[in-house]
Amino acid sequence: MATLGELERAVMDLLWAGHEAATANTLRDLLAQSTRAQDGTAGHVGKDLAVTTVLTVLSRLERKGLVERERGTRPHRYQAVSSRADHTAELMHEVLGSAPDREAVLARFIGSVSATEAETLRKLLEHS
Amino acid sequence: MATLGELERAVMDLLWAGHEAATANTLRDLLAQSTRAQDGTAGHVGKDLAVTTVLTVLSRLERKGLVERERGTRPHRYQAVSSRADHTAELMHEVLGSAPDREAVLARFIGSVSATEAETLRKLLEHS
DNA sequence: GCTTAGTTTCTACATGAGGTAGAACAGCGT
DNA sequence: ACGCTGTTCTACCTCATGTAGAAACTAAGC
Repeated sequence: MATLGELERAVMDLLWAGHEAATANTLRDLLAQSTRAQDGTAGHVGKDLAVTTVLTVLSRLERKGLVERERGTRPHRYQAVSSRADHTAELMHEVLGSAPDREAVLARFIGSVSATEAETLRKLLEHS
Repeated sequence: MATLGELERAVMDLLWAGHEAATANTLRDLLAQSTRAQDGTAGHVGKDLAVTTVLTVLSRLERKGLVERERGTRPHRYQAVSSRADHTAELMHEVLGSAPDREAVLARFIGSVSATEAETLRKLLEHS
C-alpha cells in the first residue's frame, strides 16, 4: 500500500503545500522550507538533512507514484501528483475496499463521526 | 499505526470470523481453519506453517492490541478484540484524522463512492 | 576550455517490522 | 516417570525507510 514513513510524509506535506499554490518545487526550495518549518507545522523535520537524503526520499516517492518530477528543467521540479485531500480520500477508499462488509464498515464509520461532520456529510450527499 | 502484514491479516481474518460467531479460538482451531481456507477465502494461507509461526503472530497481534488471549484455560483462547468492521472503520478514522483538511477529504471521499453506497450513507445519516 | 558550485545518480549501511521457525520448557493424561 | 501438545524465547531473513557519502553531471563564470 501507500503507507508513508515520517520523513516521506514531511516531504509530501511540503509538496502538498506547493500543490495548492500550483507551484513546482526545486530541491533547494524544499530544503529551505523544511528548515523553516517549525515543530507542529506541516513538513516539519527536526534536523538538518543531507541533500541526498531528501533526493532519495523524492525518488522513492516518485517510484510510489506520489510525486512527479520534471526532468527537463535544470534543477528538476518536483510536485505532488494529487492534493493531500485526494490522496487521503483515496487511502480511505483503500482501507474500505479491502473489507468484504463495506456497509457495516460505513455504518461504524458514520457512527463515530462528530455531529458537525455528520451535517457536512449530509450536505455533501444531497447533490449526488 | 496498526498496519498489518499478510500473515497477520490472514490470522485476523480467522479471528474475526470467530468474533462474529462469538467464538474464542484455540491455536489448533486456527491451524485447522487456515489449512482449510481456500485461495480467495478469508484467512487463506498458501502453505503449511509451523505452529510457532502462528503463535508468534498471535503474540504480536496481542501486543498491538488487536487480539486478546485468555491465559487461564489450558490451550489458551485467542479472540479478536473488535470486529473487522469496527477495526476497519477505526482505521479509516485514523487516516482521516491525520489530515488538517478533514472536510475536503470527506468531500473527495463521498465524491468517489458508488451511487448505491451514497444511498446507504444517506440513510445512515438520517438518524444521527 | 577549464574550474567550480550546485544537482542528480548510485551505492551503502542501520534500524525496525514482519514472516518463519527451532530449542527448550511446562502441564496433562496415562 | 513419560510423552504429547501448547507456550515461551530466541533467532534469522527480507524488505521498507532514514540517512548519507562518492561519483557523475551540468550550467555559469573566468
